Amino acid sequence: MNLDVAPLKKVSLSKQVADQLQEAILDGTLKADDRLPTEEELGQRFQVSRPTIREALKRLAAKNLIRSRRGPTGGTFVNHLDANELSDSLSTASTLFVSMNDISLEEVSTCRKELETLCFQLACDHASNDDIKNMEIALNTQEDPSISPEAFCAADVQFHRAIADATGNRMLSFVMYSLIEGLQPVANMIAYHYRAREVIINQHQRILENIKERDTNTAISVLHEQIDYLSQLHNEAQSNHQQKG
Amino acid sequence: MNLDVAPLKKVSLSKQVADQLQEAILDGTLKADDRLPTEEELGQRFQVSRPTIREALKRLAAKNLIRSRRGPTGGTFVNHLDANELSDSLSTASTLFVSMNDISLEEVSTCRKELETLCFQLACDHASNDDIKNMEIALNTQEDPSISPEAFCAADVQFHRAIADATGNRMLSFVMYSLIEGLQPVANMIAYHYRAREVIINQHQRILENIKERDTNTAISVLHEQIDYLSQLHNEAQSNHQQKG
DNA sequence: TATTGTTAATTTGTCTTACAAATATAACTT
DNA sequence: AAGTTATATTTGTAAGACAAATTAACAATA
Repeated sequence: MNLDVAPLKKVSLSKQVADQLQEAILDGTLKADDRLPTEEELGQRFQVSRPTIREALKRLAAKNLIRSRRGPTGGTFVNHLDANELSDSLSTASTLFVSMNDISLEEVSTCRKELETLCFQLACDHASNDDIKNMEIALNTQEDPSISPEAFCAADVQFHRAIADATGNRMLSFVMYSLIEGLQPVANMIAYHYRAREVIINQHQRILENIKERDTNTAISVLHEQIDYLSQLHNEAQSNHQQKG
Repeated sequence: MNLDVAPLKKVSLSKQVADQLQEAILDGTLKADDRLPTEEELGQRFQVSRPTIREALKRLAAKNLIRSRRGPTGGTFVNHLDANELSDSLSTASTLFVSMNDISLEEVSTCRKELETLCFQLACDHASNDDIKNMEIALNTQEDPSISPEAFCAADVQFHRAIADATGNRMLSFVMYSLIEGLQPVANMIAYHYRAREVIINQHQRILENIKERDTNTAISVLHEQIDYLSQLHNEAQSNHQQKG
């Protein structure tokens, strides 16, 4: 007799409640902006205590699936789950992946060259006027000399996202977001170097110009120039760090 | 006077605690398998009650950053955060993105053709013997006639992941995971069709053979054949659904 | 009539207290 | 040596109480 056994595992009540509510969101039973029953009612329906419901709701909140507000018109609501809402999950996952698995910048750069090359090709073909405007907005923000380092990073991410969006394929945009988010530590490094900022801004200006003119090959070669520049910058920073260390 | 104001926002104590603990994980203060102080101690350190700590910990658990166990050697531990651990976050995000934004199979298929074509090129160049073995294991699982639909889906995902891993670039693998996870609903559809299973298995066998022989172009054309087959299958299922509906 | 101020009701957020469940280890028994 | 039991510890769940935030309704005032 061949008896396959799996390890027994008791799942906590709060996780079971969270999983069921998540399934209701996934299968469309609960829609964006729907209001969930009060914590008291949920406790009665699931036959568990209110703190258990609260713990379940915190699980969902951590995944950005829901939000809560106090007051007579308050309650717990299902979030809109477009790419912006989901980007926090992506950001966390990507950042953790890169930092806790010692992913080198070279590995990220190689991946980036492959995927962003593809994005640039599609963006040159498909970019609408709105897409171009979004790139311009991000670039204008980056060009502001009084911008804080944090805002410079955010604008950098926004510029690359705008290009991903210009591919016209939402799934591809979404997948690219996790790559772009994984670059945050690098963007952080740039933001504090004013000379590096100038170089990046200049490259983004040229990229935008080439996308407007639908000149794919030149846009891609500027991209590669930027990726190599970042690698070099990072290597120099590492050397300086070792000399000081 | 030009007065820029941002909406005031009070962040709940449980979120503040969770954010601080997450930052400690991200900045390396807390490492994989580290044991956090007990809930009682955390409450004393953060000067909040134990239920507030528990709510914060549920936020982290939902992101797979920690796990808990009862008993004298139990406690709360930081998870290893390799791609497998992070794939749950990715899976949720991708599935939600696809289902709640009405992403069509065509959009997913177009994206998949572009990205998996790239993966196949790199995998044919870089696949090691271990990589090939992982593909074989996944395919062997899929070929088992007694396999449950759920396990067939899991093996399907595993096969595609093995190919992504064979590219030799961990960042690319990671990014591909979110695409592969977004295909889950489609894989679910296949798993209940025994004839479709045979077709998929045959295609995977041919793909594996071509990767072993480093024949990139043929592997890619089989991939495209599979993607088109899935689209056709999905369209037929939609037509049947409309006639019944 | 329009604006400002006050009050009441509602829901989530936090806290205190108590006990249960799971778990590993030490001690005891066979 | 193997099996059983008791113990201590930590997380999991529950009950009860009160605070904070918020909106709607109502009152007062210009």
